[in-house]
Amino acid sequence: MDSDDGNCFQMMSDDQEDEMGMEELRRGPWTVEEDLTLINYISLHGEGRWNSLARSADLKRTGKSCRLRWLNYLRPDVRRGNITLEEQLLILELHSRWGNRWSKIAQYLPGRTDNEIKNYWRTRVQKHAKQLKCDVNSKQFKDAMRYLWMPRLVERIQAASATSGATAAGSPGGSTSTITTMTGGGRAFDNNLESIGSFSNMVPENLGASVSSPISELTNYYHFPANEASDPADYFCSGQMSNYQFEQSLAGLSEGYYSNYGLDFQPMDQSNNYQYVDGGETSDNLWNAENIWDTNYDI
DNA sequence: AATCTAGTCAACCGCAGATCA
DNA sequence: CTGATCTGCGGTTGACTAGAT
Repeated sequence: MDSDDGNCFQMMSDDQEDEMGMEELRRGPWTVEEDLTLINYISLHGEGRWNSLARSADLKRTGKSCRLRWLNYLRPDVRRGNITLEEQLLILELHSRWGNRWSKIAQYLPGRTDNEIKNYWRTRVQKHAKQLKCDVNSKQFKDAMRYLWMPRLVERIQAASATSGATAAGSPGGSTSTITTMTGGGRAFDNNLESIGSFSNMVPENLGASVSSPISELTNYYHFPANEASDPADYFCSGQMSNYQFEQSLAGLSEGYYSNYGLDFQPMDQSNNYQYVDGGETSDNLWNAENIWDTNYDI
């Protein structure tokens, strides 16, 4: 970091002045020296009590700033690198359930911080809502996410799993696409998922005892029939599925899987059931977004 | 080569709830 | 009980970078 120290000393907000007094505090990017100071102090004294920690460690930072730096960057179990397909799927799933509860969502993605997930959502997901000209919180967008993007993600996860199937034997859930991306201090994603109690509690009995992870169950659920069009958009649009079948499919999604998992997804209402297949303006906007189905498309 | 634009992400801000004195 | 302080959360900002023009 070559940040100008002069620029890093700024007036604090009332909140910060209350916390730290009127002495000058550093802001902006952390230097290597500051990082080392914080790491060393925490290794000796542990984390918590951030304001007194900042003072005791002689860091001219607010307690908040120290906490944030530690939790989002310096913590040894922070995992860096691209969000994997499985993680993307889990984020979409959990966000549909909990909304912008980033810290809660982050609890289910070991090594990922709420900040990272929030950034992912804002930069990737909201971008595509914008492209589709719909609000990210609209039912239209949520349905597109749930019935189009998530199945697509599952396909890609399964494809990745198939290409490395030999080495995947015995891997929980058969999801192996994370393996190559999880280096450094990263822990095995699937194994972590297995340790998540609340998720295992959600696993319905009728899915059998072989269930190993929520991801594998998600992928199993979203899997489209092999003899149908490989692309879920094609599947719905190709005419191979009648409006009635489509309606039943969506009803099945709402009443089957999600109710089994104790999730509170609402079934689509009658008027919306057909919006993706009736050739209307809305469906054009959604289906014609070709890049969404590009194999390299990463939401 | 210079400039513009969009994407990414670390860091800050304000607020609310929890905890402490 | 009450006010002060601390902690954690979600929203937002701005620096930096890569790609496009």
